[in-house]
Amino acid sequence: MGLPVVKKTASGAPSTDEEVLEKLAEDYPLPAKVLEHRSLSKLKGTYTDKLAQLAHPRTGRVHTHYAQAVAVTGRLSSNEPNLQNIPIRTTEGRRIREAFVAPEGCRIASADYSQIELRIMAHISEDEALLRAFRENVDVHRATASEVFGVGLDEVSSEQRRYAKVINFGLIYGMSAFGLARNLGIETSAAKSYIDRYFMRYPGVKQYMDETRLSAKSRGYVETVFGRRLYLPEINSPNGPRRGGAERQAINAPMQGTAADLIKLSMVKVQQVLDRENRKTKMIMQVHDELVFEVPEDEVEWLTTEIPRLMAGVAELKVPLVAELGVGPNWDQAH
DNA sequence: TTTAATGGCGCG
DNA sequence: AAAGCGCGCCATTAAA
Repeated sequence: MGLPVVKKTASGAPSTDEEVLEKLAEDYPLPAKVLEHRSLSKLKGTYTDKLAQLAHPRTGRVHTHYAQAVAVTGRLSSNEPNLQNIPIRTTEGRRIREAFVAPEGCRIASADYSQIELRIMAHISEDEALLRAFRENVDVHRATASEVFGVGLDEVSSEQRRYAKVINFGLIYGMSAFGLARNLGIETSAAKSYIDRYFMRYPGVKQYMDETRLSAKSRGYVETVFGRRLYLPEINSPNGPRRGGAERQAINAPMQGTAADLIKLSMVKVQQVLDRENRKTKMIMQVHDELVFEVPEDEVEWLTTEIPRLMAGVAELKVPLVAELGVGPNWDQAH
């Protein structure tokens, strides 16, 4: 007999996704081997083999294409090759990222916004506790854990911080108690009590969520801080799942979209300054909350202070914007 | 042979 | 019924 069916796909077939195989690996030897093969063949097929094929015959480089009108939230998307999904989360994957190297005499610099979507949530919701956390520049997941679990900032355990991080990201995506429970491997009732406690401590966030849904239902769209709209024709659908999907988009799009607006402003500003000062530094990639540069050695010092300042200064929100920059011989080490 | 759908998974 | 947002792209299978 075959292995147990843990869950089904949309079409009714037994699912073999990572979550399922992890579960089956507790009782059988094969699933772990399948997962190992999957992860390695993913790296080989999508990156190692593919990027080599796509290197330009004359420049020897990969040249992505950015689409400006694909993602509904206002993000760019990247294709042929997609340079916005280069691995970073695993040791093996990072070896792909190491292959993005600076030429002789140059370094790779990476500048990324810190917690940009949560900062935007603080700005839009004007929640007092969240505003305070960012104004005092504390570790926001630690601060959330402290509030939700009722312990001092110094007493937050690593597990409590991990839970808080999942809660914070989940909120940005409109996650339910069911989803939180599945993610943390806890009872739905426990997840619900965490969410209830979160909203007790961050009532402004709760109010933002409720008002955004209501406003989307009456106006038919949501918008970013800078006024980019996302129309949501299914926000009043009688079909529950469709309506639910639109409601989650309504929650998420203002934050993801405002972040997209901000980094676009940064790209324009940074290039203006590079041009005006006749810098040799090249802005070579954008990865949603990150800008990547190829920098001559003698411009590294200037760039290290100036780029984060420019990125932080593109807008005045109710919390500070923070950008951090790293430098290295390759993209992995620049992080 | 080409195109489309599916399941899965890489990133923010 | 579904349960977490936004993408691009791989291998496999089915349909045109």
